[in-house]
Amino acid sequence: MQLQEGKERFIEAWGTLGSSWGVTRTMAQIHALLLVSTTPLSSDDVMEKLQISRGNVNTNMRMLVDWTLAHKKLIPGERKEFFVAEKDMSKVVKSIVIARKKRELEPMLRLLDDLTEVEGKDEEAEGFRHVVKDLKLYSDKADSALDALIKVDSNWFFSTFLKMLK
Amino acid sequence: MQLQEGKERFIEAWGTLGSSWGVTRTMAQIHALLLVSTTPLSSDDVMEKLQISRGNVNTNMRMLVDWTLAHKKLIPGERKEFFVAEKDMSKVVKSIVIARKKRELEPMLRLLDDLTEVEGKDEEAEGFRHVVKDLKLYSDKADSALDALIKVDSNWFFSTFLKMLK
DNA sequence: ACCCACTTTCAGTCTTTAGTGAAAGCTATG
DNA sequence: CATAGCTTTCACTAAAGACTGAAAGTGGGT
Repeated sequence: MQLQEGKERFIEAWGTLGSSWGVTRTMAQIHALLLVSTTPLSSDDVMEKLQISRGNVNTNMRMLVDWTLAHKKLIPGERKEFFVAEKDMSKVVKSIVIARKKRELEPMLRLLDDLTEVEGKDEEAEGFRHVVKDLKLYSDKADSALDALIKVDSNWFFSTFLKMLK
Repeated sequence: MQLQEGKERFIEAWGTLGSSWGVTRTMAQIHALLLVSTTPLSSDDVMEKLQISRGNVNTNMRMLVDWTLAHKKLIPGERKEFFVAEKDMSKVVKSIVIARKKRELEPMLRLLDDLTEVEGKDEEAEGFRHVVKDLKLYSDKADSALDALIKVDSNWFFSTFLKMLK
C-alpha cells in the first residue's frame, strides 16, 4: 500500500470509528489528519484536505484542544494559528480515557448515589436497592480502575497488568 | 424518595446515559424497566409503561436479548412472550464489555493491521508506520485486558486489579 | 484610529438515526 | 386447515445532531 493511500484510509476509517466512540466523524478525521501530518496545519489546510467548512473546523479543532489531543503551534512570521496533534500515544490514551470517563461513567455514579435513598421495607424496595447497590459497586470499581490508569504511566500500567493475567 | 419515583428516575436516567454509551435511549430504558421489574414483562407491558410503539419495543427487545442483557421467559398458559433482565451485575458488565469491544475496539484492530503494510523508506512513511504501530500496541493491550476481564470472574478481577494499584 | 487577517459564533439547513404503525408472517389451537 | 393471537418487518415520518456560511468579533500592524 502506498503512503498516500494509507493516510487516506486512516483518516477515513478513524472518522467512522469515531462515531462508535462517541465523537463526531469530523473531529476524529481532523485528529487523524493531524496525527499523520508531519507539519502543523492551519484551519485552511484542514478545510481543504477534508473539504469541510471553516466553522466546522473551528468547532472541532477546539474540541480536540479541549480533549488535549491537539494544541496550537504558533509559527514565527505567520498570523494564522497552526495545530499539531499529541503524538505520544500513552498521552492520547490518557486523554481519551479522561474524557470518556467524564461523559460515560461520572453521570452514572451521581445517579446511583441519588437512588440509594429510596424508602420502603418491602421486598420490592429491597430489590430495587439491591440493583442500585450492585451497579454502584461495579461503577465504583471501574471508577477507581480508570483513575489508576490515568495516574500511572501507561506503559507501566499495561505491562504490570498483563503480567498479572498470565 | 419513594420507590415509584426512584424507578422512574432510574428508567429516565438510564435512557439518557444510554446515548452516551452508544445504545439508544429506548433500548436502555427497556433494560432499566426490566431491571427494576419484579415480574417478567410482555411487549404490551413495555409499550404501555414507556409509551412507545410495538415495532420499537420488538426491535430493541431483540437487541437486549442479542446482548444477553435480557431473555425470553415463557409463562405457562400465556401465548405472549415475556422478558426478564439478567440481574447478576457481573454478567451484565461482561455482556456490555463484550458488545462494546466488538463495536469499538475490533474494527480498529483490523484497520491498524491493514495499515502496517504501507510502503516507503522516507521519514514520512516511517512516521506513519510509527503512529500505526503505537496505536496497535495500545489497542492490542486493551484487547488482551478486556479479554481477560471477560473471562475471569469479575470480583476476582477487580479486587486483584485494585490491590495491584495500591 | 483604522484596516486587514484572521477566529468565533450561530441561525438555518442538511444528514443521519430512531421510532411509528400498518401489513405481512408465524404458530398454537379448535 | 382456518383462524385468532401474537411477532416481525419495513416504508415512511419525526427527532436529533452535525455542518455551513455569512456576519460579528478580535487584535496586531501601520
